[in-house]
Amino acid sequence: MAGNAKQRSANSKQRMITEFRRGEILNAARKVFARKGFAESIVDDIAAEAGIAKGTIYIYFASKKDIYNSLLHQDMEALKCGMLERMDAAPTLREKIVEFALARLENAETNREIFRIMDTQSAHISITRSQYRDWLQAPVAHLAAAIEEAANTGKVKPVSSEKIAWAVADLSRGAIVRRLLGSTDATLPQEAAFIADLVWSSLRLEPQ
Amino acid sequence: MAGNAKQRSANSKQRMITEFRRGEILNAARKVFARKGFAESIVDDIAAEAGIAKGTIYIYFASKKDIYNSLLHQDMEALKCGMLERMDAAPTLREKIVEFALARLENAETNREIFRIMDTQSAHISITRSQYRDWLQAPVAHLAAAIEEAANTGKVKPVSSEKIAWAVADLSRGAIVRRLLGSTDATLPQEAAFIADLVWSSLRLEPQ
Amino acid sequence: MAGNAKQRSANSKQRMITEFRRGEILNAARKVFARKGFAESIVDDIAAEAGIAKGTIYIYFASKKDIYNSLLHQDMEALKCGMLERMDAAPTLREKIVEFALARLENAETNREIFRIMDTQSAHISITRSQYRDWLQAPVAHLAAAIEEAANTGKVKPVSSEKIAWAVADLSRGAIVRRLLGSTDATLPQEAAFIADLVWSSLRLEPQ
Amino acid sequence: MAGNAKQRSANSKQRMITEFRRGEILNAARKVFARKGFAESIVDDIAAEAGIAKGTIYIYFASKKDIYNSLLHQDMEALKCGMLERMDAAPTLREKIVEFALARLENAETNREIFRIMDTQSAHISITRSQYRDWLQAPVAHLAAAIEEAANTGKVKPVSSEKIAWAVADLSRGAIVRRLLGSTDATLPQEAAFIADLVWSSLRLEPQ
DNA sequence: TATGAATGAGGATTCATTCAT
DNA sequence: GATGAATGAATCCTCATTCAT
Repeated sequence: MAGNAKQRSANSKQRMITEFRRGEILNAARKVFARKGFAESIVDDIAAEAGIAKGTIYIYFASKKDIYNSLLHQDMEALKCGMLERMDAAPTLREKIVEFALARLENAETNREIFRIMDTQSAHISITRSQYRDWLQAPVAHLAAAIEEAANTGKVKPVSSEKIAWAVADLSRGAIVRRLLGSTDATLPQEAAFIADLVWSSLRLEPQ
Repeated sequence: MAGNAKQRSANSKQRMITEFRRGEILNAARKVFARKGFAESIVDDIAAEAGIAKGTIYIYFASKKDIYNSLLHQDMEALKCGMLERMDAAPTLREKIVEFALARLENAETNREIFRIMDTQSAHISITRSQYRDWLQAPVAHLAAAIEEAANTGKVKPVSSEKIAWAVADLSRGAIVRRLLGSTDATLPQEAAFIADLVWSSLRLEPQ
Repeated sequence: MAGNAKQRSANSKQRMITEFRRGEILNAARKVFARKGFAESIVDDIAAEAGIAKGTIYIYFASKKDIYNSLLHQDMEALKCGMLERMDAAPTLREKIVEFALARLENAETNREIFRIMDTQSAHISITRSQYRDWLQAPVAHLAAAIEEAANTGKVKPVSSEKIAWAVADLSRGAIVRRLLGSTDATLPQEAAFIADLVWSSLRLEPQ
Repeated sequence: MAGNAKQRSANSKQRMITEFRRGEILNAARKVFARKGFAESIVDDIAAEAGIAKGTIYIYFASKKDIYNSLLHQDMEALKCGMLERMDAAPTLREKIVEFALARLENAETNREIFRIMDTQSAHISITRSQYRDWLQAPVAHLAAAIEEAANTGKVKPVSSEKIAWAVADLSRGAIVRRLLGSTDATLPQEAAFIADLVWSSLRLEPQ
């Protein structure tokens, strides 16, 4: 029993170490992949960036592609959760829209690498970019539901809520790309406000 | 003299054949690149797709990257010109917006390969995706100018014309991506109309 | 009969043209091979240098190696004949030695390309450099015979005539190489005189 | 501390293994290059000869040319040092000359491959064969200095010491080539003696 | 577990040679 | 005969993955 407990404890410690190592490798991989893309990134570079031997990587990941997929999955999940939480925390629809855009913008700003990988390189996970779309699906659906509700309660015009929600996503993505290229000097809240304003024009009830 | 004429004629014919071959290779390359992306595409596949020997490719292009760049340049140029022309042909601002979106949508629909390459793979021309943005720049600037003019003549609200123009571009791109993923069943004109409507809400003068 | 004559004449003219073309190609090849060596020389370069199309070369030569062999053979023959003639024209043994060295030196000086090819690249004709040695054999044997005769008639010491003759060849070759490398400023006759002097010390009868 | 020592020891062992592997590859390369020359030798052959995989070669050498250069440098250096040492060990000028020739002859005899490469293929290091000449320069200069000194102390005739020294080099090379072609049956010492005798005729003071 | 040397399949590019015009 | 476009075998080098230590 004591042995079992020790065992269990050892296992759990083991698992923690394993997770820690995977995280280190993923962090290294993120930098490298963002810098060079999937094909140009070589495993040696990731190992060097992580400060470990190349062989060690294959203890924690099955293949280079596996690293890539894990990384993408991890980062996409994190962003998705963040967006959902922030939208939930916002009281009004207007603010939910702003939060949607802002969450995405801030995430991309803070972690340009993630955006670069998610936006341009996801062709490597599967044939299509469907995975990339998949994770956006949840926040967008969440926003669409909020719009729907506002429409139902007569707070905004009855519109194609899903299409509007996707529009917010599209506009956010465009803003990020332009920021990454340096061709804008607006603040993040200004960008989000612009997006929300634009969409709001379509939603708000005609002034009597 | 006759000889000279013959020579000249031969040269011109030669040039045509050369252009034809380059075109064939480019067409084959477009399919392969769209299918697998730059890095995963191998020259043998392009040759096979074009129905010629691998060595032949190197008569017409200096390298794999050269094929890629040529292809991208050609297609981007074509799309740009098409968009500019269609906008010019449209009489009103509202219609210009619709034409902008429609031109892009139709082009992507007709030639999914091109869109895929231009949207996700242009990292190979230069370090950033700036080139990709570059060619969009022209149509967007064109649209922005039209908005500006409409604003100046009091036909629409005074707005940040460039931001609005980019919004149209962003919304168009989003619509295309969703169509390519099959997650929509709207017609092209419906998509364009939705985009134009959305943007127009922001532009139209408040109804008295 | 008249037809036959015409035929023969045509054939002979044909042969002349063929020989002329082969010569042109060989001249072009000499320049290219001397510049880059066999392996680095490409047939396109030879064709360009000769001002003809690549395909034309294969009408006159079976292969790149064939060009090389023909060139080597031609130039080696020419040098061999020149050396033999000049030795024959020299009245005394001393002068024959000088002529041997001088002929070789002058040939290499006038036509550095030939020397370079013959001396360093003949590995490509056959496995060994025996061919290269082969053509030297005749002049050396000729010189050896002259030494032998002088020894027999008591004009010089009785020596290993063949070894002495090869010594003259070796010294000549060394002088040429150093000249081509620019590490000497002696005139050709001075070089030849030095070689002859050196060898003559071994040959001349002891002063009473 | 123990760890440090272990580390250092491991490093030193590592370096030894690395040197060993490089040596193995160089030995394999020597055989292949001597057999076929630089251009005709293919990396697969070197790998096969060394009994390792092709990729392994690129762990120890940057390129095929790097292997070549390393090989040439190593062997040239070894021969040069050997010649200098043997000349230093010889007490008299006559014996120094013999040792110069003998060292070169024996080296070429023992290691025909090296000679072949150094003599005919060194064009690959740089444009000219100057490198090849360079390493000979040192032994020749050494011999020239010895001749000079003997002349100054009245032991031999005052002569162009450098030219005489190069003559010894030229004659040695010629002897080697002829031996490699099998066209001689003299022993090595006999060859060296012949060379020394020939040169000595020019150097020795006239018998009174 | 960690390491990094070894592997070898894979891919871009070159160029001698052929052949239809 | 002359041409030069087309061919594809040949070759260098890379790098993901394995495995002995």
